[in-house]
Amino acid sequence: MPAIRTAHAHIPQPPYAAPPAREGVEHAFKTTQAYEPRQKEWHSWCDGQTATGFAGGERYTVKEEKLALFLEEYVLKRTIAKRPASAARASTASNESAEGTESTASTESTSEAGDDDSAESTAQSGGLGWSSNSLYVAAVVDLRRTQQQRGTNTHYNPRSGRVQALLATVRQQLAPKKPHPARSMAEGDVVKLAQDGMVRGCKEGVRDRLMVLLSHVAGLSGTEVRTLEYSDFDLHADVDSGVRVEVKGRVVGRREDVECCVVGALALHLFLAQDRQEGDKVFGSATDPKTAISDAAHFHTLRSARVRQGVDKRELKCLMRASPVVGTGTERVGRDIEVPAEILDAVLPERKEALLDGLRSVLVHDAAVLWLKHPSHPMFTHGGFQGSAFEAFASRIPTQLSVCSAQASSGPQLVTFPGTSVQLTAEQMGEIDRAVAGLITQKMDARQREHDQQLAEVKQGLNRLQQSIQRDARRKAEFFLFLADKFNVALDAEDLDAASMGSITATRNDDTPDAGFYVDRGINRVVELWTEYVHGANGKPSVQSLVQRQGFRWKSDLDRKFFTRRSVILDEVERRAQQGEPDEETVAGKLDSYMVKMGIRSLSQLQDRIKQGDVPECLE
DNA sequence: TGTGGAGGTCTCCAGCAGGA
DNA sequence: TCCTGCTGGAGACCTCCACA
Repeated sequence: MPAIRTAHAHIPQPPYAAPPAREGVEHAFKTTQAYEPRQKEWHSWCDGQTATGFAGGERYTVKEEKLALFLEEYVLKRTIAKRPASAARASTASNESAEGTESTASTESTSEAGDDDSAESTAQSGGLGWSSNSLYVAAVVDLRRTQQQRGTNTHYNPRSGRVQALLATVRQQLAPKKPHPARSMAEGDVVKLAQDGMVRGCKEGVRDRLMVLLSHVAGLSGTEVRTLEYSDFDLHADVDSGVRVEVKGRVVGRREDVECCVVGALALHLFLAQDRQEGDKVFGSATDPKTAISDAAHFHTLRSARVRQGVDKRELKCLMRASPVVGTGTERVGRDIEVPAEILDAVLPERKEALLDGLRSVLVHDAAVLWLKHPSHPMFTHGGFQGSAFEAFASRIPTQLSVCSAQASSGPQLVTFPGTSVQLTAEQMGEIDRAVAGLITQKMDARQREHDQQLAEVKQGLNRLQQSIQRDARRKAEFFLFLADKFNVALDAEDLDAASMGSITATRNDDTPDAGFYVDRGINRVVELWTEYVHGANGKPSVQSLVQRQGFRWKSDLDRKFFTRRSVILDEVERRAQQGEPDEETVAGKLDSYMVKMGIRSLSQLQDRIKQGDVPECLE
């Protein structure tokens, strides 16, 4: 019969002694050879620590928080030791080979670009690769197994929580990715990415925005975009078509939506990069790590969203190789409003490189539109964008665009700024100013409302978090009472207190799943299902606490399957609670009422309806 | 109609082999 | 000796199908 013990009270601590590197766990020679030095490094590192938990008999004890600290403070910071010159040469050759493969491959994903960046920077700084980092974890986990066999470690497998999160981050940054098949992105994704470029509020964001748009409008791969040179671009500006850019034989025009206009994005990038010394390369060196198209996280977010919409994950692994989905048939000619010369001179006082010089008007026009939406973008700290003339010009843009749009739909497509071809009276100018003032007030009100709403959401979230923490502490104590009862072990008040503080541990092998059904088959109401999930039922611990504690190992195969099905309903309850409902219990009650109203006789039927999206968002 | 079995896919981990 | 990459196994999840 396994016994429940507390880490602080019931385990007899052996006299302190540095344990032998290997004991109890047999491995192949190569494995031992790999583990031993890392376990010695663990011991040395532990010796150098002075914090609580690194003294006496617990000095070398492997547990999650110590392993996370070891990774953060030692492994991830260490450099490659005594690397032979020949190995370094081989590594370099390997990297070059990988780059060659990438450049010849027909596909490129942005996530690859991001990973390449991290890997390269790590290599440059001499850090370890993913395999070596994970080997440290494997070695320390192996040490914990040895300690368990010696009876000096009762902690759960440290590969969880913080360590798992840390490893996932490192893996994402360092693990090499295989090339993926080509796939086109939907326009909605491109628009999101382009908008994201401005939201990031940096030069790189503006650059990435242009690269994304170029890739999709001109049908270029990531590599092709990266290696573009100024000579690849040609400007076309004529009375009928307005400013257009030709790149690699494809002509790209202006777009109504400034956020997705390649010509404007090009102007902005050239403006921000005008001081860069990169020769003829528009985006710098092709292998420059700074030329990542975008942060991988942004793409992963999009990818997850698309997967939820039913798109095949494998199809989405590559997002950057694209056919021209943006721009075709959606361009509007003659959209530009003439920019006053004084603003042009303030923004670009000198004659610049021919391409940028030809895009001066486009630059100021699009900057004015974007300034209204992203006023805090560092780009607008440039002196040329700070004068009253620019602000006045930007403020009139929305009204002028609507004038242009109305006239374009009924009359000639070319409309220019007032004072040239369109003569406005003082009264009309006054109307415009009033309209602008109203628009600005509206925008500020909207922002204030948005801010208030966000604040309310944050407060609500904090309240929920607080309640959740309190519930978790209660459930923990309930869980240990349950275990104590199950294994007939007496727990004193100190144990219970320790349980609620998370310091109690059991000596049962945590890899052993508990036998029997935990999930009650007889439940036929959402409220009961939710109660069983968060509070437990029939004297059993809450399902949620077991899942959080042990993942899915606690369940039998049948329980796992059953719970997976029921989790459709539980997920729905949580989702609805996060979207404005007071709490999960209320949602569960509403779902029960809905079942009665619709004549749904079982939870299985309800989960099918949820999966099919048949349950209305608003329930009474 | 509800449930369990079977099989497929994906991800992560542990262990090992091999290059320099 | 140091490090990296590969491979098999296990866990988790999903879908389809058969059966009570």
